[in-house]
Amino acid sequence: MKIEGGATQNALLGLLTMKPMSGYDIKALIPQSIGNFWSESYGQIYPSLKRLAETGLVEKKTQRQKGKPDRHVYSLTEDGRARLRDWLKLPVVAEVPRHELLLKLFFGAHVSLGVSREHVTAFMEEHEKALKVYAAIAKRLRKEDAGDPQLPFWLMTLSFGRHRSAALVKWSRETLKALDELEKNAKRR
Amino acid sequence: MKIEGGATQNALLGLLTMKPMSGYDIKALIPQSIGNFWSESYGQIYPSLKRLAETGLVEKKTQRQKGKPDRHVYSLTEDGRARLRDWLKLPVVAEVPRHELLLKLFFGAHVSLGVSREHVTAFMEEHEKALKVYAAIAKRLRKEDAGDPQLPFWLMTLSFGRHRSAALVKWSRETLKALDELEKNAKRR
DNA sequence: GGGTGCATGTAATGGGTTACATGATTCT
DNA sequence: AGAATCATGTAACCCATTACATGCACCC
Repeated sequence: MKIEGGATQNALLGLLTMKPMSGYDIKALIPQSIGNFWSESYGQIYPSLKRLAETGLVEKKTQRQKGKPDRHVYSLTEDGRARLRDWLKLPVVAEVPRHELLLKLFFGAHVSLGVSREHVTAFMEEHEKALKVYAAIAKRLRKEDAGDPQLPFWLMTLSFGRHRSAALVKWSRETLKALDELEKNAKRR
Repeated sequence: MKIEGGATQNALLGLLTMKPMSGYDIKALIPQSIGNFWSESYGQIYPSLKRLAETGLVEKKTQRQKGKPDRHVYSLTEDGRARLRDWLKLPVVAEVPRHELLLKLFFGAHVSLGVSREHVTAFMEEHEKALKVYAAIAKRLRKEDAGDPQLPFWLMTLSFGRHRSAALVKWSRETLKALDELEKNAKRR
């Protein structure tokens, strides 16, 4: 059995397990849920929901509203739930690496050391901020969603972020030190 | 000043600082250089080289060969070098996160624990293997390229990989333990 | 009067992979 | 005999972002 539609459609199915939602709702929910490791734009969400409805994986209901445009609320069907489960079981497809910071650092010898230092510093600050965000989310989740059977999985993804960001902050510090050493050596002659 | 062409063209310019190369050469060199954090396909490389030549950032020379097709060897021009430096100075553009493993783990409650365990295990093994590869490359680099002014930068990118992979292996182990705990708790009732 | 939020959607554009097409040589 | 290596390139396709288009209501 082949599963077309790729990860985007399945991400939407996953989010719709939480509650029936419109495309607008979904977009708004992402930063509070899978936002740390996944993103979707309206340009993907609306057409994808349409396709999911056409293939019977979600059901569409229109709610009329006064003043505001109609809301198109989508809810998961049994077929949709089954499709999601099938997709979850498939092995994770390896992602092609593309890390612009490392590319620039790799060629860092062609510009001044200050350039690399700035890139690394910005990167470090990003991850320091991320660490704070993760801590805040974990705290909130443990309070608000205590007992939810999904909570352990959510905490695992948060833990991933913490491990990674902590390691990358450490790397950043070491790298900044190494850049300073290079500078000293360059001046010494 | 705007720089079009994006990261791909600049990655090619960067690689061409090492030596003049054909598209084929470049593709072959990637796994031994920037392969851990960057990838390019022929479908990108050949058209990009063409465009770089049209805009005067690289120079094309054709070497005829017997039996084999002509080699089109590209070398960096002064303009190309300047362009690369300009690009290196630009802030790193933040990449949109897309991490399929975490997406699947986030929705892990919808399938059996074994599914998540398998995904995490595969991920862990990937990074354990990566750690060995990084160590081997670092050793080789320190021997073969001792004294090269670019060496420190190359080691920094390798160090990045080591820090990250080590952290992710640690996370994997903890997560597998957490999954085991969940299993025990589920059985206890 | 103007920004922000609600709410939908499409079109243009960019960026990328994969498959296809070609063809001689060399290794197994 | 058949696979792998050398070597180039294009076309079809997929996926995704951004900008555009619409329009009311509410708040300052």
